[in-house]
Amino acid sequence: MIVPVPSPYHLRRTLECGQVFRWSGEGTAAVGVYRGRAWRVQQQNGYLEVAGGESEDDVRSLCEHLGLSAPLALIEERLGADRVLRRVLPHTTGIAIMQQDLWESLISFVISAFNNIPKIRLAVEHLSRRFGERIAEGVFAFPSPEQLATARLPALRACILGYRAPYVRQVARAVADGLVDLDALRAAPLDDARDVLLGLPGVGEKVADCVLLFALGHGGAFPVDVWVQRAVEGAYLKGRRASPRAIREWAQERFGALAGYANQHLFTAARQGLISL
DNA sequence: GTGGATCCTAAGTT
DNA sequence: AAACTTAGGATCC
Repeated sequence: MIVPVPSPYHLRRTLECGQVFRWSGEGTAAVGVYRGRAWRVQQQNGYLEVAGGESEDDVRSLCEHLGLSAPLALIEERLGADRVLRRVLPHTTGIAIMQQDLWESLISFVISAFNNIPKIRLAVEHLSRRFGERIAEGVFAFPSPEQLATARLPALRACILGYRAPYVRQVARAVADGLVDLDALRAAPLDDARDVLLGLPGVGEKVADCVLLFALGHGGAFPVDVWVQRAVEGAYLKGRRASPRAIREWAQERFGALAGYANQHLFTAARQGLISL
């Protein structure tokens, strides 16, 4: 199926900037798993070639997931008013913030704490193979809350979760038992949703902000990891040190509803060495 | 040149 | 506020 892509959307940059863990490049295409379906997607000359899913609704939902409906041209034009982002954008343009499955992103970001991207991807893959439904040859859906709630700790640890295994199971139990209502979370304002997330084991401010931004559609969230912290200190604070919370508050004040987009560009730029840290 | 042992590095939450 | 985990890379026989 052919889907038009608004300029300057950039599929690979969107998938590789650390917001999602179940997509990988395969030649010029990308393959991934979303909502129990396996997908293959390729971008060329202003359109996206999509293979996978079973209905047009599936494809529509995938396009939402990939962040195709974000008004990127407008967003980047506004971000360009900032001197640092104006310099960085030529190298990072086209990154969209994706709309991820809430449950999967919650568990993925619990795993992400004190962890690096390749290992997070591996852990999520292990979890899916061990506890998820098989949806195609060698492809497994992300496991449900119930499937993780009843998992044994040693089996979870074997998915290289390490000390995070109990957190993953406790969060799964809280969701499976209805102690935490994911649908209510979707309807809640940012501050309320944030408080609920912060109450979960293994969820601190950075993880909560990732879930708010990538799964709950709160574009003004600003997750501060070491890269973003160093980028802001280096590019805006003349190298002065500041706490993650101070940086988040500063960024939300400065970038408002576009803080999440500013975050992604700064993160990518820092990792690519475009900002002197 | 090859391969195993051994260190080193990178990532937030409690 | 020290402790947690481990893949992957570097270095050394």
